Amino acid sequence: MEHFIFRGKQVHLFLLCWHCPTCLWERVFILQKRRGLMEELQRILASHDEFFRIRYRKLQELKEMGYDPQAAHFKPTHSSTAVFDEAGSLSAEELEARKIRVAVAGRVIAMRQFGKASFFHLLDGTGKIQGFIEIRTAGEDAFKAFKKIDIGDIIGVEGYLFRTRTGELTVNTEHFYLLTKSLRPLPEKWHGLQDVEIRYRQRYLDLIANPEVREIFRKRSRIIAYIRHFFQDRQFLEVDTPTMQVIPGGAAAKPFVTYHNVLDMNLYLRIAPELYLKRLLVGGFERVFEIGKNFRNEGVSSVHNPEFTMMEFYMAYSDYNDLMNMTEELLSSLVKELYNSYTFEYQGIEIDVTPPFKRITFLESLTSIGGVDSEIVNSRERALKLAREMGAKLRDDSPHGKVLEEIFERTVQPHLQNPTFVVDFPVDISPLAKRKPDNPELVERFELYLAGLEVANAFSELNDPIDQRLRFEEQAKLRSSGDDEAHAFDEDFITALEYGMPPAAGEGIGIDRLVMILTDSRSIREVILFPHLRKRPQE
RNA sequence: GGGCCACUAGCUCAAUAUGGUAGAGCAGCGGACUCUUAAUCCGUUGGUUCCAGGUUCGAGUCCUGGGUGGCCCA
Repeated sequence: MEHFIFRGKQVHLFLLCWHCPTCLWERVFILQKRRGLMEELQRILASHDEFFRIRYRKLQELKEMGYDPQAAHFKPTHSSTAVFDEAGSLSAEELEARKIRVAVAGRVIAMRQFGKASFFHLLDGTGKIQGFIEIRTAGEDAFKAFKKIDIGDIIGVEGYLFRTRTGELTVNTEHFYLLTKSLRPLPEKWHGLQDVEIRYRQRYLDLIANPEVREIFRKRSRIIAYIRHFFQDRQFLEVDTPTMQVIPGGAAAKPFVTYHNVLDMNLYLRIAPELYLKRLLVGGFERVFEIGKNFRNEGVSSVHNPEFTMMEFYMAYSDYNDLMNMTEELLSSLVKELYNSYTFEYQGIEIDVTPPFKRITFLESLTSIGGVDSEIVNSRERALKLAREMGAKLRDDSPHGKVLEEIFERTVQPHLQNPTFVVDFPVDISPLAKRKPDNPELVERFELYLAGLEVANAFSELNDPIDQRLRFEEQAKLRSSGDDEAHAFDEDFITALEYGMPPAAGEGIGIDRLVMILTDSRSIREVILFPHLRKRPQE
């Protein structure tokens, strides 16, 4: 129940709360008349949220007092940490003598008001700093206007630095500027935001309320930067290959499908960049790497997100042993960079990445770590029976290696806390890897496990086009019998190999899982800014 | 896919092992207050108890179905 009256250039708006006719909202509301006003009013009225309306009214009142965020031009001279860098060591007396003037901007995240003075904290991209405003310094008008500032507003403050009686470096406000009005209340101040669903769906609130979350994503950025520099320093070329592919290859996984209108064809979001990176080896780029998104049409869990960030690199004239050494160097130096130590804790378990890492063959790990009888390992039928008893969903024609892989995941993997290279995998689950010269049933491949998670997968690359065709044919058989994770047949890739690919080794590193481990995060969703969730039920 | 748990004010949580008027703190609003930092003090607003059914004189609570999220298993 509401109406408004135009009076000159102003609109007087009368509002009554929908629920209680006597509520406080029965008052005059004054706005500048301008184009689009009616729409704006209707929008505001449609939202009868009390916080929103009160804050919107304060915004109008601030505009009338000359604090228009749309007109504000404010350039901070200092970030909050820059203020501490410059003046953090100065005493109260020194600050008083030097009258250091600063301009800082940030979101008001706490406010303690008195009759004629207020303390507040501003949060900016680097941290927070306390501000102070009093009538004596800022003047009566400014102080009156400041009373209409809410927690959540973004303001700019000009003033000089001083120390409070408790010793906190603080900006004494001479002028302030309203830069953005927050029309919704921020999460509560000292419990922070706990609701996991809101934390993920409205990550910006999480980032405002929970400083440790900011730290995770800063660390993620540092990790990626470190990896990038590591490879650039070693003469690797950073490249971008297609994320939309005609034949999704390079891994065993179900792809997402999309459709290109003009070309009238289905395209798949890539499950791996591998086959394109190897084409670059054929083309003569001998060291390449790519950091980017892969997409796999699988379930979500604490260690799976449908889109995830992968780092893949390929190095000509090297094999999987070279890559193990390189991976050791990368991981141990990265941990050293982050923790200033080769050890760190993940979920209460101490992990030691001092090189060299433990190495164990895939088959040996099943017996010595997994405790599986070697006769079972060697018999596909007996292994299949065991795997199914452990709950694996396997087809009757599942290859021996696939069966053993399922057993491995359940019996061996959880024990691999300290970094461990599991080496020499069965050929039937490695269609792109080079066979071992002394045992053609195995390939030169390793996976690196850390904190019980697979973080890297690498092999000496198969560069024999004849063998590659046979492998693809094997996969095609599986595919035609219903295994939709079997590798697709890629004739064009074989053509590339037929021109000759130098001997090379390649590796993929799961960035999200690595970040998860290095930030002591329990779930992969903690290290992905906007993890995929089910769509919200209709509102 | 299966099991368990959660969902109550903007936020964080209460609400008799056993159905009986839905509360607190913070935030908000009004007032006092010039060194606070969870400021304090006085007053006060705010609810589709996730949704839909059912049982009952009466449901936040019990039952059935559904939704979203979390954990575990697969």
